[in-house]
Amino acid sequence: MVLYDTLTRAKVELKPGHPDGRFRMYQCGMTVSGEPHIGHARAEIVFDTLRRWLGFRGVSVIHVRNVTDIEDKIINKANEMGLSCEVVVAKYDAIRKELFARLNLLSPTFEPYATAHIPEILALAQKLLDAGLAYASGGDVYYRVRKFPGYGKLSKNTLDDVVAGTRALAGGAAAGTDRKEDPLDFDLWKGAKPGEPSWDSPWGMGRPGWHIECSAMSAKYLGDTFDLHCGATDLIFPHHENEIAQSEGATGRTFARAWAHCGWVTLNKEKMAKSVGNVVPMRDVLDRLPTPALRLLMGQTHWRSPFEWSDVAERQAKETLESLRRQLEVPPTPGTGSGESLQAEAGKRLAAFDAAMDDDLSTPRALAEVFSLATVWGQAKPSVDPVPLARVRADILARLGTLGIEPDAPVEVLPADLSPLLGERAAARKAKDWKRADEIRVVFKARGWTIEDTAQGQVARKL
RNA sequence: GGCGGGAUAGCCAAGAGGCAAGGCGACGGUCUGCAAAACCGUUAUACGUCGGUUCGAUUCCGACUCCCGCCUCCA
Repeated sequence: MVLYDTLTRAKVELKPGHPDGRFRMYQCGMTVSGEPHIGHARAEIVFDTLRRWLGFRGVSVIHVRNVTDIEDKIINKANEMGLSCEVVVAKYDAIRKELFARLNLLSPTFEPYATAHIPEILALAQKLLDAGLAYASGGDVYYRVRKFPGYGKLSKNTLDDVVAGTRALAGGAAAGTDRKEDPLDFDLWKGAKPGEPSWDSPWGMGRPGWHIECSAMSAKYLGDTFDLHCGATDLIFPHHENEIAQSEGATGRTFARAWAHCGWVTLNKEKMAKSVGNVVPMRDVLDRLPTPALRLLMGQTHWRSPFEWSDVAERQAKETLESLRRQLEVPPTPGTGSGESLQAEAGKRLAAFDAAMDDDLSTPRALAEVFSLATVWGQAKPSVDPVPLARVRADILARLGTLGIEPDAPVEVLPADLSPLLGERAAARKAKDWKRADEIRVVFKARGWTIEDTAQGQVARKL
C-alpha cells in the first residue's frame, strides 16, 4: 500500500525494510496526565486502522506505542492535586487503558514506559555528549541543535525560520534559556528541583526531557532504522524534529523511513485542546455512542483531514451504523438463488474497497464501497441461497473489521415488566384491537423501546 | 515573519482535467392494520472570489478573501 509521508510530502510505498519482513511502526502515545479526549481517540483509531489494514494485507507488524509517564505536565498535575506523580500516573494510565480497550484498539506489540527506560535514555544522552552534539550545563543536558545539519527537514523549517518564529512570539521559547548556548537547544536531561521525581545520572539527579524517550525506546524495540513513525500533526515540530536530531545524530543512520501525521479533531473549527477548553472527553462519547458508530464516524473523514466534531455528526453516525447493521441482518427465510451476480457484483466492490485502503488509507472511499456492498447484499438476501449470502457477508464483515467496526448490536434485555405487555399486544393484534396494540407501543416508547411487527412476529428494539 | 491545512448540496464528507462517491436528513413509492426496517425512486447546470493554461477545470497555474493549525505543552 501507499501512504502519505510527511518527510517527502508524497505518497510512498509502505513495505518492511527489515530482512525479517516485519513492518516496524512507532507511534507517539499519550502523556498520562489527564483524561483522554476525542482527539486522542482519533489518533488511536487512525493508526489502529492502519495497523489492521497492513495485517489484512498479510504484513506482520511490530507496533510500538509509548506511554510518557514522566513530564512537566504530570508534575504540575501532581502538585495541583496534592498527590505524588506515581499516583497521578497510575490513575490516568488506568483510565487510558480502560478507554483504549473500549475503542476496540489492538494492543501494541510493545508499550514501553519512559521511566522503565532510564538506562537507555542515559546511554543515548551520553552518546550525544561524546559526539559533541550535546553539552551539560548546570545539571541539565542540552542538544546542540546547530550542530545537526538536517535540523528542520521534517517540518521544512530552516534554523533561521525557527529563530525568527521564536522571536515573533512574545515570550515563547526565549524564556529560561540562561543555561542554553542557543535558544534553539532543547533538553535531553533536566536537573531535578527539590521534590520532583528524579533518577541518578552522571550530571546529577534529574529526569529525561520529553523527546529523548522516543529515540531511546524506538531504537530498543525497533532498531536504529524503522519503517514508519506516527503521531498527530502537532508533533511534527518540535517533537519529531528533535527525535530525528537525537537518533540520527547518535547513529548516523536514517531514523524513520516514513512519517505519518494525522489531522486533529476540531470543535467549531478550532483545534480541540485543553488550553482552549473545548475538549470532548473520550469517556462521555463512549458512554453515549457505540464504539462501532464512533469508528465509523472517524472512518468517514480522511485521516489527514481535520475532523470537525459535532452532536449532529454523532447522531448521524449512530443512524448509519444502525442502518448498516440491519441491512446486514441475516434473512429468516432462506432463498434458493445461486447468488452468481451477487458474488460478481460484490467482488468488484470488495476490490474497490481494497484499492481505496491501499491508496493512502482512504477509509471514506472504502466505507462508501461498504455501503453499496450492504445495499447489494440487501437486494439479494430475499432470494439468494444462504451459502453464497453468508460468504459475501463474511467478506463485508472482514473489511469492516479492518476499521475496527464490528456492527453486531449488543444484546439488550427487555425490562421484565415490559415483556408481559408484548404477549398482550400479540393477542390484541390477533383480535385486530389496533387501539390497544398502539397503546402498548406508546408505553414501550416512553421506556425507550420500539416494537416492530415483522413477518416473524413482534420484535422489541432498544432505541 | 516562517511552515502547513481547509473552503464541494439542508448537514457531514469523498473525489478527480472530460457524466460531481458515500453517509445523514427530506420527499415519493413497494410492503404494513398503522408504523418500523428493508427495497425502489427523487434530492449540487455545480465545487470560496477573480484571472490564466486547455478543445474542456471544480480538479493544473497565478492573485485574492475567509477560516484553522504548528513555530511554547499538546494526539
